Amino acid sequence: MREPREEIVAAASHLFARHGVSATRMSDIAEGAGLQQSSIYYYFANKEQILREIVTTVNRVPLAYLARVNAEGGPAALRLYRLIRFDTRTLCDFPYDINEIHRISAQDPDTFAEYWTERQALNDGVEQLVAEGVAADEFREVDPRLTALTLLANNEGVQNWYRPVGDRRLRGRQGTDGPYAPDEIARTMANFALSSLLRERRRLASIERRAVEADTIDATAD
Amino acid sequence: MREPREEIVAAASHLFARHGVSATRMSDIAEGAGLQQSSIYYYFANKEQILREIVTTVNRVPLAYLARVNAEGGPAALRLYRLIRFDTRTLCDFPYDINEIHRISAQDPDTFAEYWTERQALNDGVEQLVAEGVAADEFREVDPRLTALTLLANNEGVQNWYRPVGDRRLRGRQGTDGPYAPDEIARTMANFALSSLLRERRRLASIERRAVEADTIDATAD
DNA sequence: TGGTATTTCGATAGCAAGTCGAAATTCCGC
DNA sequence: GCGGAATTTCGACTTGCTATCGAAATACCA
Repeated sequence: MREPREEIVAAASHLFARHGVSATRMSDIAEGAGLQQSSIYYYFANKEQILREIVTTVNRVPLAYLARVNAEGGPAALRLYRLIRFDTRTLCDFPYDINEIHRISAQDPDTFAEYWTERQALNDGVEQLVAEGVAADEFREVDPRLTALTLLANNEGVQNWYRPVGDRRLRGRQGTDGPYAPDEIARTMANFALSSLLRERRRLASIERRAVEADTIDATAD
Repeated sequence: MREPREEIVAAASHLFARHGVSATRMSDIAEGAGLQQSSIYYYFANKEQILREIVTTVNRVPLAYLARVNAEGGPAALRLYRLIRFDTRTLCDFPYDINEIHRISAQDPDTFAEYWTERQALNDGVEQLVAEGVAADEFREVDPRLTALTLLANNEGVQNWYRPVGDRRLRGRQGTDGPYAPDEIARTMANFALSSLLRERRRLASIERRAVEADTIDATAD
């Protein structure tokens, strides 16, 4: 038997993912953790604190990936492609509603300070990447700041239609439920972005090849 | 004095826009409408029904614009540019949190059936436009369905960082609050998308010119 | 083993949603 | 303008959930 604290977080994670944060009652979490409702409060002051524990680290995954990609080097275009692909793929598989998390955490910036700091760092990293690309004449002249905001928002936007709500997924088109796989979506997003940003679009094919190569090798190496 | 029903909707609109739906109490709405809390229920069974009244028509604005743009004709690229610009601009100025509305309405698809139907129509319209562009060799070969989903989600994603929460807007970058005007963002989004989709990117400049022209004339004509 | 600190619990206060019957008001035929 | 019916409004109440609190149970340790 794990620590009760962990049980609570585990139960809450599951329920938040399945039903959303606001639709999850403290008593549901308690039940899942094998405790009485009031016992939860011994460990957490409220639901936000549980959510905080779950999401503070969320941004670290793409942040760590970005650091690795930057360490591995290569042109900005390649690094950005890889980051977008990775981030979108992560978001497709992400069990929580990132927009709900955004909303809740925006209402309570103190509790979620760490979340926002790291989110900001990710944004800065993307901005940096775009700026590098522009400086190196790989990308056409765009506003790195606005582009970075847009790119991340685009990735998060995928959840709006891709993420299952309750048990069913929102339709891509009436009836025909999207047969899209996360990586297919992720590559489309990255392709879409780079196709727009690159000065010489014919470079895209080789970038895609190198990206797939790099990340396949990683996966095997890990 | 307006009808109480209208007072309720007006008060709720204001409060939903300012504080979000979930943070708005029925008693707040009642107060705003000059009624007692329980009197609201004479007109609406619950908060969702009020929200429904407010949002059922939101998709009609871009849908009507799309119809007009299609009627006015021109290449698919131009029409798509205009639609994205219009939709993004609308969303920037849109007082509600579109993502919260999505979430609530996805939980209760029956109440919001009309909303989803029209949302679907908008999606179909974009898909159609993309398909036309591909068929006419204006666009490179993309999956129209996936592209349409992505384009709309991108537009909605703008709200994630642009929309004020409570009273303050989320930062674009620490401290320096985005000095971006809605139309600037809208043109960036449209430019970004078309720049990616167009086979011959040099067409973009003329498309932008024609779009600005068309929509300026409209505005004056109205 | 006994005493202290930690953990869990049941009872309950507080708050917002929603129900209900009754009071107040409006409407309308006369 | 009057009286009865329909509409509208209200206050009291029920319910469901969050969060608090003191006491009981349990774990820890000298």
